[in-house]
Amino acid sequence: MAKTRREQAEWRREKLLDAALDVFADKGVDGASVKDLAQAAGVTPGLLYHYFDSKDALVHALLAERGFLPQLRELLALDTGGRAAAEVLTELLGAFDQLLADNARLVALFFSAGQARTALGELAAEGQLLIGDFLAARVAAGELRPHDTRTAATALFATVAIGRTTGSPVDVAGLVELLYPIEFDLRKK
Amino acid sequence: MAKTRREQAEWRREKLLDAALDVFADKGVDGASVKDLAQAAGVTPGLLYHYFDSKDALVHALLAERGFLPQLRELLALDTGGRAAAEVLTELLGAFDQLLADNARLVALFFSAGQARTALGELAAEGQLLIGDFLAARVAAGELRPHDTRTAATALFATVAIGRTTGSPVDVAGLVELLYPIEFDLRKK
Amino acid sequence: MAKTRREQAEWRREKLLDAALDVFADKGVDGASVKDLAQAAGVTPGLLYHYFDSKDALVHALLAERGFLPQLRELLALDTGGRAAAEVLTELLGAFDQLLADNARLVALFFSAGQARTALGELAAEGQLLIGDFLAARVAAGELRPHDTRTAATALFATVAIGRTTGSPVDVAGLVELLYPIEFDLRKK
Amino acid sequence: MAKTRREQAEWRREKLLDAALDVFADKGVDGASVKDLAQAAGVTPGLLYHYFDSKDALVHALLAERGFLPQLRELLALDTGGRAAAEVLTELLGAFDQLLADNARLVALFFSAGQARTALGELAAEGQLLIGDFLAARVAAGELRPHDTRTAATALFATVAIGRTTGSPVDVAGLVELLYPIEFDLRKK
DNA sequence: GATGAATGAGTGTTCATTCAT
DNA sequence: TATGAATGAACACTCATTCAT
Repeated sequence: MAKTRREQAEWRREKLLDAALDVFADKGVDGASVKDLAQAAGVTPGLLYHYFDSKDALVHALLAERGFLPQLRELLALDTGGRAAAEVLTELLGAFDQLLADNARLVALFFSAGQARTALGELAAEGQLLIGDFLAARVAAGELRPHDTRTAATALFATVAIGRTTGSPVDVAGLVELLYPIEFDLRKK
Repeated sequence: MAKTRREQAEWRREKLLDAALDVFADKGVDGASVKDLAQAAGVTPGLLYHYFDSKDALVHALLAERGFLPQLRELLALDTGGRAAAEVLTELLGAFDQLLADNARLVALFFSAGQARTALGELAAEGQLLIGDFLAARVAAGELRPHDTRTAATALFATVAIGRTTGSPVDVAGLVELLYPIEFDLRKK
Repeated sequence: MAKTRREQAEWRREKLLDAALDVFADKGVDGASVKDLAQAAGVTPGLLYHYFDSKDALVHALLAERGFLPQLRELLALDTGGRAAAEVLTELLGAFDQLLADNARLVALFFSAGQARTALGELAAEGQLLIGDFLAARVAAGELRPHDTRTAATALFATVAIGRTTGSPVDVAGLVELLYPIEFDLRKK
Repeated sequence: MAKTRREQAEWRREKLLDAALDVFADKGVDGASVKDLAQAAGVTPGLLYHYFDSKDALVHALLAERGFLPQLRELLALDTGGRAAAEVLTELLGAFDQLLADNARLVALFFSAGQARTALGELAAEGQLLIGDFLAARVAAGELRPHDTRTAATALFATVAIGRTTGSPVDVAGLVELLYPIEFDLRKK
């Protein structure tokens, strides 16, 4: 079970990130001291600086390496060819909702750190854009009735996000049915 | 223009609150030092403690005295008797949107302060509940088609809130039309 | 019941001293803020400076005007001509003990304030000297057996003082009997 | 002369305690700022908090690690079997007196810190009790004349303590002779 | 006399960061 | 790699004192 130096170092780094995520979610980024972070990882404060240049760098690493934004982008970029819009939307929003649920602590961090908040904002914009494009394509294809697809995208995205972050998650299928009652009904049959 | 001592004191207090709102919105609650706050108000740090028991108490005072929650409650509690649902909804969400726009700095504070965040969460829950009740009543009255009013309320509330806080406000009328296309069309005629 | 200005001022001053004695005894001189003192006297901090030049001056005034040192000096200076040494001693120490009991808060102040502690030390020296002189005179007169009157004075003074300040007062008559068993017995007959 | 890191740390801690004892004795606990303490130890204020949780904790450490109370307890608990009461008393009080002399700065601290004062009070009670027991045993054994041993214990203890703390130490042998002239004389022969 | 707004220097304490070991 | 001693600058907060009203 001997670990190579490199493995050991990688393991330490991961442990520091894990611990930091916990502590940040609990106390907020400003509220957590480097000492807190080191203690939670079972390490001395000095060592933290071997792995990260600064506390700030740790936050960035957390966002970059533990962030679910890449996954979300992947999700939104999926080829949906041939499948019903209602089905795709339900699946997509469900996956988004699940992603938020799985990364609750990271989302908490997003709210406490200024820089992270910015990142979240960008993601939201991107997500709404992609969903909007998807909807517009389906309208163009005649599958969905003509409507303000941009607003619809915002509504879908926002509702799932707010539902999850306020602790009372929304029923995704119900949400899609709400906006697209006819399309949804077809699918049920 | 002579001010009495009392007036001068009241003015100082207001100035401190104003300055604090600016600084908090800019740097966040944790990021703003008492020195920052005092400087922004053109005052020594010590004086801040003549008017407020602590930095925390200042945040509370800001929420209590500058908060728009009472206005929002008032808004939601309005009697809507006799008017069309689509009209009421559009007006209500528009007012909510405007409230968020007018209190942008305070909303920023809501995101940076733990305690404020809690207050915001409670408000969101309350708002969604009230809108949901309104919708349910209109469904019962036969004005709106039967649908999941709770989810609809969340969608309406969330969409406006996210739209405003991410800096790309939503078209409220469009949003209502999106959820209630038939009812909205009737109104346009 | 109208008070003249002068009476009113005098009354305020006394009230300030009284309140200060209470607060100092409770929190110590360093631990009591001017605000505390003013509040306890039902007055604003600013007014305190009309009556006393500084917080320090208040402490000095307390020592000078409420101090029991003059009374103690008076006590020790009493003419004891003709009365039995044991009787005089018992009475004297009893009065000293009573003085300490009556001025418990002031004694507490003596322990908390550096300057006051010095004053107490001087008093102790003075008291022991006077008692020593008294004892020496009685030895010279043949009433008391030859002994180290200085040490005896210290013992008498110290025992009463410690007994009172530690909260377990000593039996003064018993103390005199302890040091002067023969003389005391004579007196009892 | 190379010191290991650990030794250096231990040395620093001791130096901080030493310096604190000096400064506290000089200015009192309240009168000494953390900055004063750090400067006296040739250190930055922050470092003090590496070794002690708070200023208060430093006072406690001083009492616990530099306190002479354990030594005093040891002294009083000594087996005195077979030796003359006057001899034991003289030795005991002499040792007590010496202890106070050796720990003058700590005794000064006892007078300035509320918590320390309490500890001192308890010690005094304990000391008087033990001396009282010793005297009572000797009375029972017929070595000392029947007398109020409790008062005698207080007198002995108080006289040495006051003598030393007021800066005019008492002659311990003279004190014992004063209370027990006959027993003392026997011993001299 | 009396107020309390205002100050400036100070308090104890925290903390991100560095670096000799 | 890993430690933890050490720093310096900041922090929230207190307080004796002054003075215009």
